[in-house]
Amino acid sequence: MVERRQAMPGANCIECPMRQHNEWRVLAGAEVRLLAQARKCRRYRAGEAVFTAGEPSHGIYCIVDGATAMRQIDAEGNTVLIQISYPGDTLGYRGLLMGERRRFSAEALGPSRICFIDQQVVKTLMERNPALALQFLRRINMDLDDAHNKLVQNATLSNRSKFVHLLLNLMDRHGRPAPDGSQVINLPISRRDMASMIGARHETLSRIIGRLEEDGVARFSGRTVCVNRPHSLMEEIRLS
Amino acid sequence: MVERRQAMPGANCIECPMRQHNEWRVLAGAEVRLLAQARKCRRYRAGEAVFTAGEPSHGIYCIVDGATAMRQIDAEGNTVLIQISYPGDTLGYRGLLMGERRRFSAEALGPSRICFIDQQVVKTLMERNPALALQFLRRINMDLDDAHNKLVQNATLSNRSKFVHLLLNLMDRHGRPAPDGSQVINLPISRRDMASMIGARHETLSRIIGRLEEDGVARFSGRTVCVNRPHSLMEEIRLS
DNA sequence: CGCCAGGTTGATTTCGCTCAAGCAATGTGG
DNA sequence: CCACATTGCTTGAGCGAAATCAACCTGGCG
Repeated sequence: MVERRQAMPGANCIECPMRQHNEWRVLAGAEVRLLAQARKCRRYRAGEAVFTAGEPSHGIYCIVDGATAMRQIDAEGNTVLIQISYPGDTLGYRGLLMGERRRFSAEALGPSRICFIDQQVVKTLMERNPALALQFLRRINMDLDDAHNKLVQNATLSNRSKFVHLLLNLMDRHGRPAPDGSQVINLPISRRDMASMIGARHETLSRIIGRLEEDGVARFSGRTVCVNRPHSLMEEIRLS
Repeated sequence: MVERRQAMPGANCIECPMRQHNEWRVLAGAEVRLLAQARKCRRYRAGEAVFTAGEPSHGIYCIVDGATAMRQIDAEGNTVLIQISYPGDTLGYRGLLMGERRRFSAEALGPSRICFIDQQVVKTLMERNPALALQFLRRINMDLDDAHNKLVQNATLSNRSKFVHLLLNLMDRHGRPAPDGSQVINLPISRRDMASMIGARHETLSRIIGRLEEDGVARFSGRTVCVNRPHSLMEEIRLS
């Protein structure tokens, strides 16, 4: 059997299936080749740090496989999970564009493969192709939208509603439909982290989960959730 | 006496004292002249809308005099005040850069003069001077930082702490030092709006204010606040 | 004058935090 | 293999903070 170079993710950018869905999609052939040869791909163990708050920004990261969490630690040591990123997402573009130090920490949520692209390479690419800068601008803009939406949510919704929102978001990414119409979710993060995402204590989240089970909307067991009637969750949001 | 054109704010951009402090500072002579002749300045009455959520973006605004509030209204009709902008600040650059509809509403907080710059002019300027786009990128980046910081605040601080933070911010802009070392603030917004900014009901804010007065930190009367010991406010934040 | 928006105040209930104990799964060193 | 600590999660009791509902006050303003 002839061995052929497959479009194995992470092998190189040219055949990377994620590239069409992220900022790199505006790059032309030669530019992609430059990117492909400059990028360094490595594996991360679950929980391993990709970068940490305060350190200088040397470049940006591009997730090939797995997932990462961005978190910030405030003065009192509370750690707040800001967002989860998935294959195709780029990380750390903010520090890069502004020449600042890292504002957050990022860590692998499970075994992951993540490429690193040096600052200089990105700068070169952006000079050759101005559309790339615009892509990152668009990206930051979307992040800002997300943040503003969360601000409004925090101001108006109850903890339960916020958690239901979070659960629906996680369902989008991690849910598999079961034959009976329910959804099975494999949670990528701990309950503490979920609690921090909705701005509540973990004990409170535990009780919220208890109430959701009482109401028969979902069953929780470790990191697997079974949402019996996904529709009723959406209902709940609509009228809250 | 010879009448001479003074550097009256709003008369034209070339002599506008704010220009050195906002995104336009990277423009060169000819570019500023283009900006100056293209911009349209008009007065707004207190409470008048500059633009409203959902309408298409035709250009950006630049505050000459006065102040504006950006607010978002969610599904249930709750209105949340996102941020206050001051002379020199630009408004509506997000919709412009992304070609989207307005996500928020903006309104004048008091009698204001605000310039309008058409989409086409901004685009022309950004093509002639790429540094301008970078300025807006920097600006969005700062906004994102603010939003993230607020998110962390919301997750960890009490309503009282959040209000003290807000009060200190307002003091920076609207405070005048009194001879006895206290600060007198002329609040630009209603208590309802302040309540929405910290994610609390207006009754709750009323009570918080009551407690602050009991504690002797400040005296509130209508829209004027007298902060007796500004230092003790900062203390309160540090240890909360 | 009545009306109204913005603000205060009170009574009551709900919600969420704190502190504390207990439990299950996992790892570790002897 | 067991004793032991550790980590993540759950549960309960008590308490304080904040939401809700409602009354009332106040200063414009037609």
